[in-house]
Order: sequence, then structure tokens, then C-alpha cells
Amino acid sequence: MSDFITIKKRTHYCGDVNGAHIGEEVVLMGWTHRRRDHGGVVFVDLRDREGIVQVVFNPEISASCHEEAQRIRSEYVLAVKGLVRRRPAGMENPDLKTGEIEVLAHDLEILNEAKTPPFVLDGTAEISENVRLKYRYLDLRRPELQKNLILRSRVAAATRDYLQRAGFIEVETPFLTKSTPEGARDYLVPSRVNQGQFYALPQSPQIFKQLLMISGFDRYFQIVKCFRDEDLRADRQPEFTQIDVEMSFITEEDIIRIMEGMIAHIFKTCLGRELPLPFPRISYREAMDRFGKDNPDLRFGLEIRELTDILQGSGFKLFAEIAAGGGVISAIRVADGKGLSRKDLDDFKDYVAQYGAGGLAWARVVPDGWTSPIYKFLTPGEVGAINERMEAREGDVLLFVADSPNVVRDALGNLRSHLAKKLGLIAPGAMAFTWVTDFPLFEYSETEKRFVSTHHPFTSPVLEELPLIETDPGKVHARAYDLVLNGSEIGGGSIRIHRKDVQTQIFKALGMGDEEVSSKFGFLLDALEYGTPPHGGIAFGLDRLVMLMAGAESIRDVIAFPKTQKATCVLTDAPSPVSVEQLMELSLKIVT
RNA sequence: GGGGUCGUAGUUAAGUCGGUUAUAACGCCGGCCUGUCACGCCGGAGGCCGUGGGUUCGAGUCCCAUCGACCCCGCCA
Repeated sequence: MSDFITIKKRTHYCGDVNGAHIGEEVVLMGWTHRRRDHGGVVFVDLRDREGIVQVVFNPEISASCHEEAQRIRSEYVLAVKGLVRRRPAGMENPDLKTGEIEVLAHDLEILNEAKTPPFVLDGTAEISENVRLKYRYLDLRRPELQKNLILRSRVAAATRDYLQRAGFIEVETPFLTKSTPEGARDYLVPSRVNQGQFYALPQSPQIFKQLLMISGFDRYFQIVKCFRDEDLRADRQPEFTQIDVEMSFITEEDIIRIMEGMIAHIFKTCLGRELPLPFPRISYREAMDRFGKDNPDLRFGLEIRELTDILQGSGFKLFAEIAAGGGVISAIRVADGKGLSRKDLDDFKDYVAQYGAGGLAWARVVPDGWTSPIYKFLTPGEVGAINERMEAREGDVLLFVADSPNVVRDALGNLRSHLAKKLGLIAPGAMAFTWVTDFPLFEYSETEKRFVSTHHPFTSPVLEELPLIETDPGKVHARAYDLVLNGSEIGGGSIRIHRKDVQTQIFKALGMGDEEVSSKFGFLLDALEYGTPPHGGIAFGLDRLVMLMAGAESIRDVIAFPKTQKATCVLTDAPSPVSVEQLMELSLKIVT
């Protein structure tokens, strides 16, 4: 139509027009969400990031606009000038934020046409991930994803706001940095200037933030990308974002208090939700015993109880043998488990099998004992003792796993969550936070045949336990803490080692030789000698936090351009081969 | 590295025991329609059944391989 767009500016977002604008002339720009052509009158739902408003093209208002409006198709980009008016009585649409009004168009410019999109953007159909990712720019037009990314932006803003007020200084650290042993596989970047040598993308800015403490910044934070070349999961991407925090002259209590405040501030600002503080705390040991995991989901019960002492001398040979071989027998109780079918119980057996459990025994508690394949092997005393420990009542179902301690924890820990979902035990919208504390400093790695850090090698041990490092490293505790939300680890941190002698001792305990230590971490050990303050910190997974806040099923739904499970980008087709010239410049050769 | 689910029209799905022309809904195209809002009505187009091989008189369907998406184990200080 006219080129009014070049003279007129947009006056409002589509979703922002409301009853207060009745009688005003507005200029709107946006995408055609849907068109309803009644022959005489044409309705267009115009959409932008703030929402949808109905635009009416009536030939009695503008015959030329009405004619032009016939051309409009889905996702055409429009500029519309028109009069905001109250909808005729009975024509209001309560499903729309703008449903009280409509815009009577008297000028229209089609700013751009659009091919028919490969999927409808109204969110009514479940589109396959493949198609969504290939047309990510269209998927991102969907209000649901826009909402997630807007929430993400607000979370980041609330974080900065809180931390700036609390005296934290945002400092950027390098992405092109040094590959270090321990931890995840590094993403490597070849150096052209230094042929045959490589940078690594940071798995976290860990060492840099400690150096900033040595530099005296006292309180540092950064919202920063981290990179780990490991396999993906529904809540794991190879590049992800951390809220990274470090403080000097503090203790665990200071960090926990300030960070609880930050999380509460984020929830208040972004979701309007008050979180009760302080968050509960649970020791690593207790979390493992009661929930089988160091990231326990506290939204439901189904706690694990160990029965080894009752069953070690049992007439049920399998149990007795497992107990004699250092294994354990544990169970969880499903209250009122009548709804669980025989098939369900079989499915649970398959479910725990993936965690290495050889079997799953079950028992239904009935008035005169149990209905159970193992009932005949047990004495009434054993059954009674188990019922008592499990607090079992008639109608309950008990689920037993007997195996090595690790397998039993894994199997029952995961079965808990599986059951809770299946039985609908999780209250919608529940947010169960807990700190997990008193981690072991080391864990023994069967694959590497040595002790590895539970958190990372810079975590301070509990100093009184330091002597145990030589004799019984598995017994030493770390000054570390994780924050868990709904069974997801959303943050973790520790008080760091600020003494060179302690740091050296830890590297040694991890099996690193002097030469390796000095080539990989020499700069850190040097720095520790120049007046390092006691310090500690924490890092939160921003993606996971937003995912949980948004109620998203996948981390991909809170990342604008995520990778597929094979770590590729379907949209850009990355990664991809490079030219021989590029390789030569880097003195690289593809050998496979 | 391993286990599983899936792949049929643009999209989402159905497709029986291997058998004639592969269905439906939405979307798309054309027509009609002045109050719809997942508008309605009439008509129409649209398919390398992921790909390659095999079995068979005959394969969307059975077998093998392969590619891709997703979920999980391992891995992720």
C-alpha cells in the first residue's frame, strides 16, 4: 500500500495494546499468526514477542487494505496502522491478553512475504526435534520458547543485579586457555602462531577466579560459557553457562548464606515466588543412605532403608551370599501399592537392570504376611523385622535390591524417581532445594585405578583430616557443598586450597608426578606463594536453573541454538570439514 | 563404546497375516462467506514409506546394513 512505514514508527508491541489505548491510532509490526478471511471482513492475528492482537480489515474502512489483506498468508511480516477499539459486545476473546480490544486497520504494508512454514507455530502439534532444530529460527518464534529465553534473560539480569549490589565485580576470563588434566575431556583449539600447540576451551574458569582472589578482587562473578567434550543428556550440553562466583576471607557459611539470598532473589524477581530460607542441608553420607544419590530429589518420600543386618543370615541363599560377599540388601516401600501390577513389577526389574542390578525382589504386605516370591525363604521373625524397619502396612509394596553397595544405591536411587513420576507423587510446581555437604575429598576410580577428586583438585580438605591423605585418602572430607533442586545439581562449590604445601600434597595424592604438576599447574603453585587469601566459591548451572524454573523438559528448550545429542548443529551443519589450506596453516593433518 | 524408542504427504499420526489405487487430521492451493478467533462450507493438489542391500511371484510391512532424532548406561573434576 503506502510507504507509511518509512515515515511512521511502530508505536506499540502487539501484545501490549489494551483497553487503555481505545480510541488511539497505533502502528503495529509483527508476524501473521493466523488469518481468518470471511470474504467481507478479514481478521489477522498479528504476533510479536509480547503477544497477539487481532487486526480487522473491513472494506468499509479501507477497500484497498481489505483487498491487500487477501494476499496475507501465515508468517507474512506486516505493518499496520489502525484505530484501537473495544470489541463488539460478546466478541471479546478471554484467551488473549489483548482480547478486550481489536485494531481496525486503515493502512497496511506487507513488509515481507514468507514461505509456508514447515510446521504451525501455534504449539498445538508436537513437532519432532529434528525439524524444530533445522528451523530453529521458526521454532524460536513460538511463544513458549520466547517465554523461556525471556525468563533466561531476566534470571541473568537478576543475578547481575544481586551480585553487583553485594559488591561482586564481574571479570571476564579467557576462552583460549590451557588444557589441564583431571575432569572432563577438553575442546581443543589449534594455535596457528605456535604450530603443533593447542589451547583448550575452559571447562570452567576455576583457576582464573582463584587467581583473581590472589589479585585482591575479593568478590568476583561472571556469567560465562564453559565447554566439556562429553556425551550429551537431556540436561547436558557441550557448551553451557555458569554463574561463577568466588570470594575471599569467607567460610562455607558465608557463601551458602549469600548464594541462598541470590537464588531467592532470582525466584522472587523472575517468578514472583518466595523461597523459604535457609534451605535444608543434608550430608553426602545421609543423602546416599536415604536417597541413593548425592543429588537427592526431596519432593517425595520413598526413602531407601538398608536391611542387610536383618537378612545376612537369611535362609534365602541369594541374600545371604550377597551379604557375605560385602554386598548390601536395601528396599523402598511404596505406600498403598495395590495399583502396581505384576507387569509394573517386571518393568521395575528391567529398569534397575540398567544400573547393574541383577534382580528386583518384591513383596505385597497382606494381613497374614506377604505375597512374594521370596516369602517362603524367610522366617516370620525376618518378615516382622523388615516390616518394622520399613514401617510397612497392609497394602504396601516393598521393593528389594541386593547387590554391591554402589549398585544398590544406584538402582534404588533411580527407581525412587521413576516410581515417583509413575505414581504421580510429585506435586506440580514443587521446588525442593537442599544443600549437600560433607563430601569425600576423593573417590576411587575403578577405571583409572586411582583416587580422583570428587569435586576438583583445588578443593580444600578438612584440615584436621589432612594426615589421612597419606594413609586413608577415602576418609578425608572436602570443604565442598552442592545445591540440589528437585534432584538436579544446580550448583556446586568449595573452599579452595590457599596454601602451596597443601595443594602440592593433593596433586601428589592424585598420582601426579612433580614434572606434570609443574608443567600443568606450576603457575598456580607460584601464585599461591605470593600472599593468597583464604577463599572459596561456587558455580551454578544457569541452563539447568532456568530449565527447572521454566518447567522445561530439556535443556535445549532454554538454549537459543542448542546441539543435538551427537553434538552437532542441524541448523548450521557444524561441525564440518575445513579446507586443506586451513589445515596446512595450522600444520594439522587428518589421520583417520 | 553399549542398551532402548522412533523415522510413512509440509506437519502429526494410522496402515491388520506380506497382496489390487498407501489412509486420516491439520497445513497448503482454488472458490464461497461481514464478527471470526484452532472461523465455517465446497472443491483440489500433495508420497523415493530415511537410505542401501536381501528374502519373496509380490515388501511401508520380514531380514541385514547404514544414516538421522530422542531417552538411558558408561562418561560428565
